[in-house]
Amino acid sequence: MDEFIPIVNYVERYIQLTEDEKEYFVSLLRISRIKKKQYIVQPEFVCKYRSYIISGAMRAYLVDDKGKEHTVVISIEDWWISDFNSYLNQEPATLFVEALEDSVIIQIDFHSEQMLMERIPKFERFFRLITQRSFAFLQKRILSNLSKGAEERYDEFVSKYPAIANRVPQYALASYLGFSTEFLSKIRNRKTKKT
Amino acid sequence: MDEFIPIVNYVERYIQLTEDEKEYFVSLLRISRIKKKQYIVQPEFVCKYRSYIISGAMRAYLVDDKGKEHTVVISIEDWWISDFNSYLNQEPATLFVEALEDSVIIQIDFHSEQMLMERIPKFERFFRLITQRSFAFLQKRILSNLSKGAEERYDEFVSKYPAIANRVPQYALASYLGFSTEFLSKIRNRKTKKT
DNA sequence: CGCGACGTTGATTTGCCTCAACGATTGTGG
DNA sequence: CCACAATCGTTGAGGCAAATCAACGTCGCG
Repeated sequence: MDEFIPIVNYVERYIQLTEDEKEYFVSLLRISRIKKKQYIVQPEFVCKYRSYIISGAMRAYLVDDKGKEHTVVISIEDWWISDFNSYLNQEPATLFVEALEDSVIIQIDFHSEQMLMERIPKFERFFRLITQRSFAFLQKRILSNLSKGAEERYDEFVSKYPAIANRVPQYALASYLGFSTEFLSKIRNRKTKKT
Repeated sequence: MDEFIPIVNYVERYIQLTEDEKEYFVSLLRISRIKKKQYIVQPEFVCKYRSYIISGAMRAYLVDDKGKEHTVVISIEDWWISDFNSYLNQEPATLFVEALEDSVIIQIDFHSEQMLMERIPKFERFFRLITQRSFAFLQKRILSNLSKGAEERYDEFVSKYPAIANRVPQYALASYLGFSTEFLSKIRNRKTKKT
């Protein structure tokens, strides 16, 4: 079960587990290999899984009435991805979740997650802690969107996540930061001239 | 202890409590009366409390480098407010939290919250659930900001929270929705003409 | 090799901001 | 309780950041 080592390590950053607990936890997981451009969540269908990325990159995005895409999350190894609104409330998704690269993910389904928390209450704590982190993250993003211009938001992103910035397609990044791909292209152009 | 009834009811929407548990919970709380325009959190100081509003209205906002205000949260009775980044990590705040009306709030401090979860693990679940809700809420807000124009966002807000829209000052609402007070004024003007 | 997806570049447009000046409302001290 | 100041909201003119549109380059894949 070598493939589960990363996720067990991840969990142990937040809570301590006995060998038995690890075993039970791992027994609820499943591994899935996703090809680039493949979807793991689509609107209308209930999102069954919370997914932890072992390798690869994925994004979750909304398509609005005019057909424009808006990226909510971009995730790479050691991060989670899902349509959490759909997952947590077990209601139809509104987002697409798509692989940006060939990816390997570990999934837990909603029902197993409930059982896990029943049986090992420490996991209640685990999910609380990671949700708090995500919440804090989103709040910072909202503030950044409200208080900063496009170029400044781009700079901030590049300095915080240089790995992601150079790895994902430009339309994904632009639609995450909240502007058009053309504009992102112009920003980048401006920068290379400056140096 | 009549004043604590609303918050106990709130908690019981998520978890069941025995009388003893309620008593212990309530023993950790304190009531505070805040005058309009008074702050309960200021930048640089660590945010000590999570606050539940019994009556009144409050907002949390950031002041950027140009001196502009950006409202992160507007809360009224039966909602929470805090600088959660500061509270959860017990680090210096970046936000102001200010009363928009004379308000009565119930507060729990960070340390008590930890003790509460130790002693009554059900509260671990409670805080997980409310954090999940907040998370889902923020994600929707990000999507709304990305995919909708100013007027549409305003309409959405008014139809979802008519009570709040007509109750808070316009600069609070505008800076929450992400545009200028002047522009909000123009939007409203346009509407009254249409009808 | 050729086609489709992705990125670039420039011209034009637009949604919203900024600035400024003016009403309206609130609250406060005399 | 009134007068006047401060705060809050309104209106219009002009400006700018970023969108849109269109056309063209380029890369990777079947």
